[in-house]
Amino acid sequence: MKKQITIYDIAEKLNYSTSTISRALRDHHSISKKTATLIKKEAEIMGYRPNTLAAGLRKNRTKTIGVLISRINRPFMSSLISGIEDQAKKAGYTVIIIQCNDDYESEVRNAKTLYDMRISGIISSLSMQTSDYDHFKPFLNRIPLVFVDRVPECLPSYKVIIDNYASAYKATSHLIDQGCLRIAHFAGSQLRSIYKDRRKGYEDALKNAGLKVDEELIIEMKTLSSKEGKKATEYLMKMKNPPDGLFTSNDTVAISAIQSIKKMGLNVPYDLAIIGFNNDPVASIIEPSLSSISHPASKMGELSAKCILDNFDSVENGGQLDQTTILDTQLIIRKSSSRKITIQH
Amino acid sequence: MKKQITIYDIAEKLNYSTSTISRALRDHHSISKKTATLIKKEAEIMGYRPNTLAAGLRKNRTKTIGVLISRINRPFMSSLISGIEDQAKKAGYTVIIIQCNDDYESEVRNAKTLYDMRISGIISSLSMQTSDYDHFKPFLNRIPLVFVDRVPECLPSYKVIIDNYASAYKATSHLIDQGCLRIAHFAGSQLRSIYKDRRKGYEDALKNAGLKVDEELIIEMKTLSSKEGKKATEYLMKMKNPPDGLFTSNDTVAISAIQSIKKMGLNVPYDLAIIGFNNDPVASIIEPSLSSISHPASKMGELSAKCILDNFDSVENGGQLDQTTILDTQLIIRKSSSRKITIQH
DNA sequence: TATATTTACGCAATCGATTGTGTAAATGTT
DNA sequence: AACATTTACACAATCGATTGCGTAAATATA
Repeated sequence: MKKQITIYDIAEKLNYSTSTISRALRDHHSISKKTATLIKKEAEIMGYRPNTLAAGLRKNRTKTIGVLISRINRPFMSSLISGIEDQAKKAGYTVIIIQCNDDYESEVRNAKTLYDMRISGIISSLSMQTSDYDHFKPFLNRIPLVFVDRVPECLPSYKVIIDNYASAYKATSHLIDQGCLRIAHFAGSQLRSIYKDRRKGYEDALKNAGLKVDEELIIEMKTLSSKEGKKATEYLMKMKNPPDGLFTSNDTVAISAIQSIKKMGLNVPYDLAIIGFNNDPVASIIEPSLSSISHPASKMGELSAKCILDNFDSVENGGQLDQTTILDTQLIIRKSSSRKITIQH
Repeated sequence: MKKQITIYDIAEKLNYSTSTISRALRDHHSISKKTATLIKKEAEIMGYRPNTLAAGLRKNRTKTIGVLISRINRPFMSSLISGIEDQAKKAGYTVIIIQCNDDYESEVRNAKTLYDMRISGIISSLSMQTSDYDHFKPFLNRIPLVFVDRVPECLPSYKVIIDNYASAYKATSHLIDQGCLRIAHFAGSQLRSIYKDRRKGYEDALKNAGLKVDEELIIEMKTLSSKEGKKATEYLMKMKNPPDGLFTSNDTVAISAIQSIKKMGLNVPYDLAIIGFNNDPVASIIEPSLSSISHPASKMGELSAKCILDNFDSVENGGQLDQTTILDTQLIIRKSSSRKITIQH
């Protein structure tokens, strides 16, 4: 293995001390321009590359932001990450992504890994079933901790979410507008406030419209996967008194609902009007196209990263982050819920 | 900021030397079971967490695998990463994902970042336009370097690819079987062998079937995005003598082709039979469902990771990795290319 | 001219874990 | 019983970069 060039090698070659080399490379004011230029040039020639481990160890910060999420293969997560990366890059920070496949044990393990790596800040979106937040405690009062979308209910930290309640209310009201009288709901784990809020918004919209909430029409799902969506749709439509509308907590299950309905020889939106959540790209590809709620995912990522970047010092000095930013969403109406009028797409 | 517990703290508390603590924590044989248990218990109680920076600096290996790819938001990439993570986790390695958005400059920058972090191995899939591989040279003879899918043509490294030529040949032959006589092709950057091979397979399939290769029907795209797909499809179908078949280098452009054709009031597969590449989940959602070529993406990830894990020592001792593993693909026939018979899905 | 300030750089400790070498006691072998 | 081996642990150097403090010269200020 080839030897790695260190500042010691440069120091020896140029007859300077390592402190001068170190300072020259990061433009410390006490090094003259001339010397700095000379040193940088030589470093380049010798193929010097800083050892971030050594620097991190000494400085106790790594210029690294850890992102701990359930899965990267969701359009929402991809956009979120893009937003984070944009901001991080500007500040010279590296983003490390670790997914835990919506598994609590994995989340705990990965949180430890990130801690052990001495990341400078952490952004997380909780797994479906996480109900204990001890694994995040070591970060408190040490580095900025931000939660996005799937946030805990009590841990003192910065939180970026969308207005789930209002979104669900909007979506459900839209279905009511379209003439739906028995509206079903595919809910997510009620451990996660986003899904609880969506359910609440749905229920309140029904109540305020004078419709009654039928528990039979609310199906709570573990993972909100296609499989679950298919099963639930078939179950619903085989009821004596099947629903005529459906509001789902994500697009994945909404898509599988559309496919199931079609396979059953029924019509969307006339037999079942459907609206999803997230506005995944596939929403405009399926037929009929899927109405949905769109997130400002990338913006959420940007805000999260900005918060991290702005609060290193504050947290280090004992400051507590405890604030929630709530962003608006948009109701995207497509064919799957349009009984009355024909709209865009 | 709370103080971090180090092995020094444990050593002091238990009246052992740091070497004993260090060895006890990693079950070194020269520490008695009794002492080791005692130390581990105390470490747990004190909330000790190893500092990977310090260990990495000293040992010059970080138990970290870097993944440098264009984008994570592609189904293929997600599966690839899952495969990598599965293997890495088993070996106690952490996976760091960095995306460069198909941008060469970004790829260079991120390669440096990974190098500076002293990762133990690197898995990469090249950006579209990368034509110079100098940024990978620092890894040669230092840590295992593996390329997947979009691999360079000459850099000595381990490579995991699919048989692109055969896949394209299969896909094109299938279109010919379906009665297509003028088959178009959406090609990717010819800098990438995967796209070059796909084009070659397409051309040879035509030739061997006695059809002539019409350069006008081959459209090379920069990013293989929906936008490009739409534009190209419209261009093709407005020709005096439009094609009746289309083989695309990815599913994204195939999907946009289907959408464009439909919007033009034409029929898939009868006016244009289409087959894509990658077998993205959306292929079975769009209507008509999209025929495609399926990759063993997850398996490719596993193989890549295994290669990394198996070759740390070999590379460190000057060994060169220079081997290519070629995996088979599957032709998935759906409606977008089925003129004669009705098939699955 | 005497003093203050700035410029330019070196010395040496430090971050936390690892590990080769050394030592003393305990145990095993013949 | 004499020697070899194993067990159990400590000492101190090491990985590479950073940084507080110190010093000497150059420049500015009074």
